[in-house]
Amino acid sequence: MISIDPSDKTPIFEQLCRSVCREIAAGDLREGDRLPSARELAKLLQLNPNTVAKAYGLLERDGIIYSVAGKGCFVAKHGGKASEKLTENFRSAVREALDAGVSAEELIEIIKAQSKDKERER
Amino acid sequence: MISIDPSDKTPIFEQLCRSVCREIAAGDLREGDRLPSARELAKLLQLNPNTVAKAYGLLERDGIIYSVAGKGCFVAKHGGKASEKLTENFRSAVREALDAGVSAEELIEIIKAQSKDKERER
Amino acid sequence: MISIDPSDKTPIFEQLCRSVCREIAAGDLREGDRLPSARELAKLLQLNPNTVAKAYGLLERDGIIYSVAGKGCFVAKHGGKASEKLTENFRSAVREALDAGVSAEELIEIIKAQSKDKERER
Amino acid sequence: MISIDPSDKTPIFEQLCRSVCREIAAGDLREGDRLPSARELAKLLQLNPNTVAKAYGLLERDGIIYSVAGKGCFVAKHGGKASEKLTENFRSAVREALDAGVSAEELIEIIKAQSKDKERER
DNA sequence: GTGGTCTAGACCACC
DNA sequence: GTGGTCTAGACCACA
Repeated sequence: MISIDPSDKTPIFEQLCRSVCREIAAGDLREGDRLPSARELAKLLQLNPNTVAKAYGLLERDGIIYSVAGKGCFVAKHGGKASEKLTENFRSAVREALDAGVSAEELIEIIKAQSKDKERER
Repeated sequence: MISIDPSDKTPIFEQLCRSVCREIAAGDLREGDRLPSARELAKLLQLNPNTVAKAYGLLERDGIIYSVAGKGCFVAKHGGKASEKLTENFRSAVREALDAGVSAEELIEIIKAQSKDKERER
Repeated sequence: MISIDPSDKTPIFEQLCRSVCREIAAGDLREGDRLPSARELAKLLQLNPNTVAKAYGLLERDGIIYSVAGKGCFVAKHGGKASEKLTENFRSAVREALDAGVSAEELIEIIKAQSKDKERER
Repeated sequence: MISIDPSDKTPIFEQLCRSVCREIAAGDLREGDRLPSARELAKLLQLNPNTVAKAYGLLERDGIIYSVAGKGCFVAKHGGKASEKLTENFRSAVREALDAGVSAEELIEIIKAQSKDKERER
């Protein structure tokens, strides 16, 4: 299910992009599958159709979905573009940290620590 | 040198904070060293003095620098806080990626790849 | 074969027109040949029969095909019109580029480059 | 001057993109130059600021300009990206024509003819 | 019905 | 003041 968290400060349209990418990366949405229409999803999530349209437009320009006027939006053949997009922010954070002189080992330690924290939460 | 990238989307005051932290973490600025005055730095980087003042204010609040009225701003003890602040962003990126369902292994792979890329550049 | 690319932004009825013109220009369809019926083609390409009918209507209006009530649509004489229609788009793109201030020489360069690329693909 | 033609059927935001690209390609706008603010340009051209913002946003994602919140939009260092964008439609029209079996020579003839027509108009 | 475009007017952070 | 985001409601071509 595509969803958003209103308390999250990241823009809604970006939350939508990520949510769709997650569905694709997880295999819940596959090549050729039709996404809910912008209006439909907007009503479902209590959003303005324009906001959904913006998200869909961005996903299209990234080659993750394609839109057909009058028919709907469909997931494109994606060579892992969806999961790439999910790790986009992470990649730039890594670059930044490395540039700042933090060693790769330290970064990996941080990941392991947070990963354990997350397991505990379950 | 404290510097700014105008095309970077992160707010300028935050770029300033990070830049100062980087200098401290790298040892170019040491405990007790005096930072350039807000007005000085503003003129140098073509910025609004308020922006620099805001950055200095945040750094002081975080205990990374301290200000002496009429004399200027100086690097505080506890240099560790500076490098902590640098990895802050990285931590949140990790959390975000894990929440998005990316595995810790994948993230570690990305770090290793980027780390190698960086070595090659040398 | 008459075919359609759903991810292509040009309207489907126009894709149909061009596809038919291409068949004629290539000699795969000749004067007097019968086209598949609108219903037939619609089922084959998973389209709305109205869409196919619209395309056939336009082709008839342009004198490229003619319809005989109760019998079907047939390729008209004057095959030259088909290839004219194919270069129509190109002509308007040229006009657009020239209006935008691009020189004829630059455009010719682009053609030569793409033409070479295409040879290489073989 | 950035301008639009209301009688032109191509979307306004795209006309804006092209107009800016033309200014850059012609050298009237250079690296680092500031574009008119979205609101300013909107008032000037009798448009909605959102429409201008959309155009600016697209130019930014194409790396032709970059925006700084609170300051404005500036033309980026462009490796000819602006003129590439101007010929984008032309390139795809060429590909299409070549795929349809039209020879490069024929296309060049068409350009020469249209180029002459345009000269006559002067 | 769909997506695409446009307008109008609002709020926000940043400078 | 700037750009960025969001909402509301309108019109269009296409299917």
